[in-house]
Amino acid sequence: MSDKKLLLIDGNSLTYKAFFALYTSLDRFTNQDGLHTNAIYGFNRMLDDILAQVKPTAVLAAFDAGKTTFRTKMFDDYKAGRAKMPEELKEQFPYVMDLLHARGIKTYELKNYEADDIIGTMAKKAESEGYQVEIITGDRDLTQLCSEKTTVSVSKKGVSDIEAYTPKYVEKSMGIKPSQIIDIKGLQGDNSDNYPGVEKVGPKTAIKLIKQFGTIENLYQHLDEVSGKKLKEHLKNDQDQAFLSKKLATIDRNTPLEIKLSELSYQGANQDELIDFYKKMGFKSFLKDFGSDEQSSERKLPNVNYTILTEANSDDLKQLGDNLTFNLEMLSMNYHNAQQVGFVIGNGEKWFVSKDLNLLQNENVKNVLENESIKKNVFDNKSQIVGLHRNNVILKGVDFDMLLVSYLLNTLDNADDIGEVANRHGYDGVLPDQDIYGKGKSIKIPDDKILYEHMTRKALAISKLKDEMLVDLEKHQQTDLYRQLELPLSQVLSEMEIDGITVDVDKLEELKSKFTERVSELKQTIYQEAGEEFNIGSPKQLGNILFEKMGLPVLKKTKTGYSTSVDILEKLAPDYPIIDNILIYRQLTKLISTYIDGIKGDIGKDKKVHTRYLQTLTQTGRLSSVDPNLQNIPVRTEEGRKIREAFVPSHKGWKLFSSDYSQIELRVLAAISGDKNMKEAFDSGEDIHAVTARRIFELDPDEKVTPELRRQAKAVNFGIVYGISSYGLAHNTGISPKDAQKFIDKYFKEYPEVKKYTEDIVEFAKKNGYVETISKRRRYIPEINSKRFQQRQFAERIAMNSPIQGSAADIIKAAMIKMQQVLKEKGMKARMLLQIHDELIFEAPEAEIPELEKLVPKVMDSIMKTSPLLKASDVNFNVPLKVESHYGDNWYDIKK
DNA sequence: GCGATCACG
DNA sequence: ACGTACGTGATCGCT
Repeated sequence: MSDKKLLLIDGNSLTYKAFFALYTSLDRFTNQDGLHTNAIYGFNRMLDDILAQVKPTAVLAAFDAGKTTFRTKMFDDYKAGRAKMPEELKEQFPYVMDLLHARGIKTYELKNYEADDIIGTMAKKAESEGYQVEIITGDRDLTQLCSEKTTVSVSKKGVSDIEAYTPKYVEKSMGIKPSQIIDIKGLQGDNSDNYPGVEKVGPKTAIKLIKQFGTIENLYQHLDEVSGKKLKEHLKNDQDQAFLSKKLATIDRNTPLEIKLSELSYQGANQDELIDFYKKMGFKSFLKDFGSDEQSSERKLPNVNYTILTEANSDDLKQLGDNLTFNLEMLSMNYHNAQQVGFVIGNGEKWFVSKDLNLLQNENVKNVLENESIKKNVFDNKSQIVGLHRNNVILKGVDFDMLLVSYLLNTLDNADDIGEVANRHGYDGVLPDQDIYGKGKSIKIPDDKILYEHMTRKALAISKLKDEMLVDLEKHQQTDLYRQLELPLSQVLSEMEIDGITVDVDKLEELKSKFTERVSELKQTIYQEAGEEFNIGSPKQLGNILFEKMGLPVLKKTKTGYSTSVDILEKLAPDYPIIDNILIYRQLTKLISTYIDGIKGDIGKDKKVHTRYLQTLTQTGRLSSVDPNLQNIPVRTEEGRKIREAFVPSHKGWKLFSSDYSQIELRVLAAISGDKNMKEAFDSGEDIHAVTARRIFELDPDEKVTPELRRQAKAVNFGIVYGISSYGLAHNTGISPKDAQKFIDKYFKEYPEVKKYTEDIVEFAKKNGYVETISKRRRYIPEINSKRFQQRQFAERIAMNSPIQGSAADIIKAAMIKMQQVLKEKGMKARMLLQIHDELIFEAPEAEIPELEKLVPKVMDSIMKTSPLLKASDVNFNVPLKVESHYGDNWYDIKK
């Protein structure tokens, strides 16, 4: 076999394929100049795969030259009626060519010809000169070129999903020779190229006929031998079209190419040019693929000097001044139990490092860390407080938390890694932890020198970025939000996490055995009803049993198969007894695995769970809770709610106490929209959903609001908060989209300023690219100006919802800070343990309950007036906040 | 590692 | 003409 190998690339069709394969990510793929890059990116990925597989000695990429070709001369409507190429794709073609050139690949286009013809001609030449030829395309038309020496690879759906056509493959899959593909196309025509073929002849008939007669020419010579009267008639009528279509389908293999095979030899990419190109396109992942030596030799990490801290030299810490950077190095994310590797402390010039955690007990070290008036810069204050608390050090005087500031500047910069965050702020002097420690099972601490340098560089990054990030914060008018809310909150959260909440394991076990017993009964019943045993927890197997074996009607499908989600199954429940059992089975296994076994795994020796509140994750400003998540403990069903019995006070004679804001989000909406009617409803203290029902259903004053009407009004209220759409409301409430639209229209008529708010906030977002809460917390919404309808709609809902959800988050955060302060001032024993978005949970001695019942609601409902930050807001918040409180011996008993 | 499902506000 | 409500986390099965 020859060692000369020519790769021919169908540039047009592959660019098309790449564009649509990554179409859903269109808006994420833009470079710094606003150029869309999804097709360029996808094309390059394909190129990587192809070059690695084929290992060609020569390469050519062919492109179409323009709209008119010799085919349009033969047939006016050739490719007419084709959807216009999207502008976002068109703009990428010149860059795809640049990319090819940088990769050392020639591109070629020829007037009056299509890329296919260039490829066909070049393949023929190459074959005659003893080349092995490989064609890569997104277009099946080219398969006619495959031969003993030429393989045609057609890229299918994705970027790497390829089907290789050889003569054998064509024979096997279609039963014909490659040269007969044009005859097939002549008979069946081609919709996308807009030529007709013979009426009523599709792929099946065409293949049958060509198998029988070999070619179109021969077919028409023996037309009387064709079986089927109708078919014969159609063939006769469309004879001219059939011959024309065959001609159109035939690739011209003798085009006047001005380019020679000898010019196509492939030597690999021009590295510098390619790196520049990747940078211009913002292709970080491809830059990385250049291999670590490329990257690290290119990226000059700063030289750092450090001193290894000892008892003997610890006195020198006193000379560092009062603006220090500190970092306690940990190996994993959960700082409650992470292995601590060492720590670094310094002032931006002089650095001390240590692997010896005992040195944290050293008087000089401790004095610095616990001294409030020595300012400290850190990355993730909460993790540092908790980590040091494990070493009996109380960290004080933190001034700059790089993670918090980064999050406030842009919620998307939420990485938990100094290197990554520094990178996003334009500083590349430190590598991500993963590059130093590795990941997964192979995680390990490197040699001292590498470790110490890395630790020092991390601290250096923090101290280098401090000033400019604080300036940016000020530009956003977010300094108060940072200093008065988020930074103090990180302290409060650390205290709540360190306290933890006590879990009664025996109670969990008791529930588990109850649930398990019912589960095994249900399992047997379900198997009987299904007539066989299967894994009920597998949506795939369950779908097969229900919808194929038992023949239940399919109401909805997912990407991967049948949907078996609750709302779908509930619709089927009345007719099939198996459904109810499956739903109960699901519920109970969920309770066991997530809330019993799951929580059990998080309980420590102190019989407590210590969640971590993620303060820099959500896009709205809410907290989230992990390891375990204590913000989604079941409550809606009685059985699930029983889980709450296992959450108990940590001392005998203590109680759990809870206060929650009632309808805080709607109150926020009333305040920021300034809607008179909605405010009035809250001022009067009436039930907001009932008031809304009265209004949108035009009830008489003496008419009663039925539970059904209230339920519907409540759904509309929710919908408004979520950024309403009639389809969404209809889907969620079971009413028709038409009725939903009517309700929304009426709602906006009754609450006109709410309507105005939704319009204004979307306009604000379009103009500025972000929205803000009452405390100037910001969420960027780049998709708001997307050309894609669906994305834009989603962005508009986000624009409406985020200021509402986010302002509610601001309010409860302020209340938490105040609450913790008040408890301390009063010297109370009560401890704030949990926050669940609109609710705070405490534990306290029974004797303190009466005081809490007054104190907590007072702090929470007056927070708009007592918090300097909230008071300073542009929004005049003249809507009352309402708080309800309960207490009990465990979390379950905290209810009316 | 990802999609489906289901737990919460 | 498009096809959803907003914000989260944990577990499971499957590739």
